[in-house]
Amino acid sequence: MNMYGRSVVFPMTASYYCDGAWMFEDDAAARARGGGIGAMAGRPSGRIGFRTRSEVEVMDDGFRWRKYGKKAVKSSPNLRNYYRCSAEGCGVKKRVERDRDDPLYVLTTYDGVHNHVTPGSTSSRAAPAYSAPTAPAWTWSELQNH
DNA sequence: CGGGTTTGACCAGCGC
DNA sequence: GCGCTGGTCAAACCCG
Repeated sequence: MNMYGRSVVFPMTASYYCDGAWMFEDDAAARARGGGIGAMAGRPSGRIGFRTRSEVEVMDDGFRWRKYGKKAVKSSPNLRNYYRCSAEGCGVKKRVERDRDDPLYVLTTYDGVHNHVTPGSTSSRAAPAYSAPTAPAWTWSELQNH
């Protein structure tokens, strides 16, 4: 629960993209397909973007992210933040920026696949979805626990 | 003291 | 060939 009275950063309607193409799908529909977004995250390409309605750009997905840069892109008045997985040998990158048209939406793009386990996922976090290098790092339902 | 964040500068790729 | 844009690095700083 945050100061906005909403316990979660994720909306009922989720949009994401894979392999460069944005897709829009209802969260319920995504989960109904089985695995939801997580299934998409398991793709070899490892490029998945999320567009979520949240006030905070940083969402704890179980990994430790180290910010390594920020940039103001021409196409958007907002700043784009660049994060990298703090784990050594894990070259997963994360790009976070606010939507140009809807500032209360946050575009999060994951680039790469984690090759390690989520730190401290067994304690405060229920059921880490991570099991294999090509498996999704987390599940959609887990994200909703925020 | 360690790790993470910050910020500007640098570099590479692409388009014109 | 030049300019622009986006992406990354690295040193300094701040916080826990």
